[in-house]
Amino acid sequence: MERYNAREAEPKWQAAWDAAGLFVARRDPDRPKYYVLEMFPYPSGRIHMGHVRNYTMGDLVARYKRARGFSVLHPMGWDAFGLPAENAAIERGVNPADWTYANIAEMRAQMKPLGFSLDWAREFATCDPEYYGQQQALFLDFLEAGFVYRKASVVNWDPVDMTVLANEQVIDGKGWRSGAEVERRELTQWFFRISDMAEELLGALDGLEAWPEKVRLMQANWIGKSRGLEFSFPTQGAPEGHATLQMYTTRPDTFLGATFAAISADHPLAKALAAERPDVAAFCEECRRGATNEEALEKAEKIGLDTGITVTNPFAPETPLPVFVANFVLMEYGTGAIYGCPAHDQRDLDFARKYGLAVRRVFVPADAPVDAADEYLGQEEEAFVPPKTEPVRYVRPLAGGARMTGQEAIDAAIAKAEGEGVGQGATQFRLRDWGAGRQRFWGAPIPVVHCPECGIVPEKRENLPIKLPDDPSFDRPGNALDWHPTWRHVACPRCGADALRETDTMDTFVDSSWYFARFTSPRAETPTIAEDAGYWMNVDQYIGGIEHAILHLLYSRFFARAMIATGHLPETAAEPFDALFTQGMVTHETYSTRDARGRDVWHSPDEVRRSDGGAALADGTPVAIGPSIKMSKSKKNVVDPADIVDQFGADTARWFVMSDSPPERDVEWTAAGAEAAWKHLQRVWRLGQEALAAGEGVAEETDALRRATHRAIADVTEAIEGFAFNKAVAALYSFANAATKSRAPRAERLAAMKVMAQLMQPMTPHLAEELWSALGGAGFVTDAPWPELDETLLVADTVTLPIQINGKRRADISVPVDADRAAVEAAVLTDATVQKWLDGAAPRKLIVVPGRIVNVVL
RNA sequence: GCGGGCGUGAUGGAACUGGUAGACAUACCGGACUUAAAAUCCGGAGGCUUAACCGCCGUGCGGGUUCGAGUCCCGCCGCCCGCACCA
Repeated sequence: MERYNAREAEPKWQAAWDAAGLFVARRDPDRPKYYVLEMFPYPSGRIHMGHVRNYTMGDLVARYKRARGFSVLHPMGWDAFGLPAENAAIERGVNPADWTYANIAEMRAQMKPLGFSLDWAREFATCDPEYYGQQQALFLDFLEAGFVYRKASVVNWDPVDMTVLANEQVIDGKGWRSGAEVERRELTQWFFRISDMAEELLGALDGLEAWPEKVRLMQANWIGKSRGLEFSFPTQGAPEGHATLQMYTTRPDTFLGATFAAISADHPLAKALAAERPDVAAFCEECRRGATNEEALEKAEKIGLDTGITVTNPFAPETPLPVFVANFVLMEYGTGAIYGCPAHDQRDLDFARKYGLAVRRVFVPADAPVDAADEYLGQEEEAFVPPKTEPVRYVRPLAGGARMTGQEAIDAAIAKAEGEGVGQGATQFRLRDWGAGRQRFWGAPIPVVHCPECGIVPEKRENLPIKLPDDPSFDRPGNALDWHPTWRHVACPRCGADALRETDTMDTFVDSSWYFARFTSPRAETPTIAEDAGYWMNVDQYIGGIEHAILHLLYSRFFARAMIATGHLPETAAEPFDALFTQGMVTHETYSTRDARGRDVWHSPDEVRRSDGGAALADGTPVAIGPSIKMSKSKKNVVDPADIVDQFGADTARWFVMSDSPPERDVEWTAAGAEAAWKHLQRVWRLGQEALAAGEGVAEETDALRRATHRAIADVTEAIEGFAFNKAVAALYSFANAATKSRAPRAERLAAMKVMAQLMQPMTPHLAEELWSALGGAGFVTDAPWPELDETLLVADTVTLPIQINGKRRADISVPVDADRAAVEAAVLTDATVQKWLDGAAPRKLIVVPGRIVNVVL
């Protein structure tokens, strides 16, 4: 019997599908449409197993939906702008465009042999001028509609390389290339007004029922709506223009526990003080050292400088509060000024103890002894942060009674502050505006011109795309667009005077915030075409990594709304992704040895021979086996999909990444697992051959094989619909086991194997096609409708009920499926094991859950 | 630090809405076939105890709710992801 030869079959079927145009997406008014999209890749140069897993899932869905009669759009493109290309340019002197397009060609060549049912005619890269030119048009529309503006904001600045650093490029507060201490520096930048949409973006999350709950929760927390009090306290000793200090708090019920105030180093008052006082200036400088990311700020030691200024709390005027400049207050949130309530906030408590400030209690736990209500907290005690929903005992309420929930106390405090004209209830969002510009070469140029006469002038539409120059030079630090001899020098589009082009390029998140819309009409002369966007949008199923749960998805939701407002998308596309699935990573064991200095040296899986108890290099050196973690170059625990395709074929890789682990969880790649997948595919092929060679067979086995077939149809269908591809694989294993045992007549076995080909088609399309054709199936199995389920073949006559005695399973009985409660009870009571346990007594209770379980309580 | 998630045999995992824990697979053990090996086919198996049945224990740890908890509640522990200029 001939083996299944993937190396021959796979390219053959790929060519045949291509020639038949099976995957070309067409608007078809007679069929429901289905748009399945996987997050498009960054063209790093090689595809990895994570890509294979992601695109196999999408392909499985696309193929299944086609079989179900949908007109399917399943496109692919490249998220092609970004830092790595620029780094390659700096390190190796290559042109970012050449580097990127070479990578794309390489990755496309690795992707095609996997047999994904993609409409390659729609392919584009975000660095194609045809794409980013349309993005520039969108930018101009957004500018006109007021979605874009400029303001000053803080960046990580490398003083040696004279460049802005990404957070990723800041290692322990130092620039990754220069090693210089990073500064925070203020630049005027482009922003998208996403915070204006905070309420809408938050509220609409409720409608996203086919999104993972955790993603919705993460987005909601990111948007961070809070209700609080905005108020101002009069100051003493502050410079002119700062007679009051504006503050915001989410816990106004702790007003009377305030013992200090703190402002950000970027606060106008801090800046005014710094101008006069060297100590304040020096301290503000110190606060600006280190990275800008929230994690570093939160983890950094809390430091402050007493300015000598005080503010008066109108509800406790007898003790003015000292005002500190502090490194943990963010200018971006609230008003950049807070008051500290050390008794009820651990961070404030640490700060108060460090600087010898009073710690005044406002409330105690509801069940605390009365003497715990001392005014001051003991040195050993931790801050008491109560839940908002449970009542606590207020020993120093601003308003309201002694026993309130936090929320009641907050509401009472806001009412009182408003009544006395001290402050105003206010809603705040944590969400900040989206910094849209980057001081980098390899991105879409922002299409505006700075004119000395007219100021900021949008480019003329007919000049789009504003292309990047193809001769950049990276021999000096900073943005290559700034140093280009001619590129930025243009005439003002409005007055014609000598003017300068904007050299900031767009954040790469902009590129990925609308590519899904562009796929509906990728060659159009406008960003979208109403007919196409109207037909294909929304994305019915979006699949990608959890790491994009917040930013990419939130920005895309914003963009969709802005595109509706500027006429580029239909009203119905405000939420562009109907369903979202976040898949887990592909992991692998790590292998390491130690060098002479005791440092780890990592080894790739193909350098290592794995045996029962351990692993060793080819020369016999033993290798330490580390935990299975995400495949990464630095740990060398990478398996190249191309090698797997060479060795076993695409179907083996596809089958393996769909098996075992649930799609949302990590899957561990193992050589043994890959081999097992390959063996199973061979077995399925063999089953087909055996069915073809089968003789008359045993007629009595017909029913059992039919039942197994329809059980498989039911289970695989349900598993695919529920995104439980590992269970679909398990159901197909079971079906193969049943088919192996079956001695049914030839015609029955052939029919069963045809269903096998249909059910396997979404996962292993090449094998399925080869099998289908060998069995004499008509046309392509890829083009065949999904098998029909006969539900009558799923029902059994009898059911086995487990019997528990006091909640522990002791026996089981077999009863007819339609047995009523009395019949079940009678059967239970006559069961030998039950009688043994009852020992002549009657049960205290008999719980019968029809069709599921019986519990006898003694 | 803040936000989110996960934890089940040797291993990946299954278990519908609180109802037989361990489906399916890997690795392992035994058998058939073979001069032999590979491949293939058949069978076994959570742990302890036992000749076998029986029994006891068992879903990260400690409590709780329930006739019944992997699943629900409270408190811990460990690991992973995100934190706004990586994509």
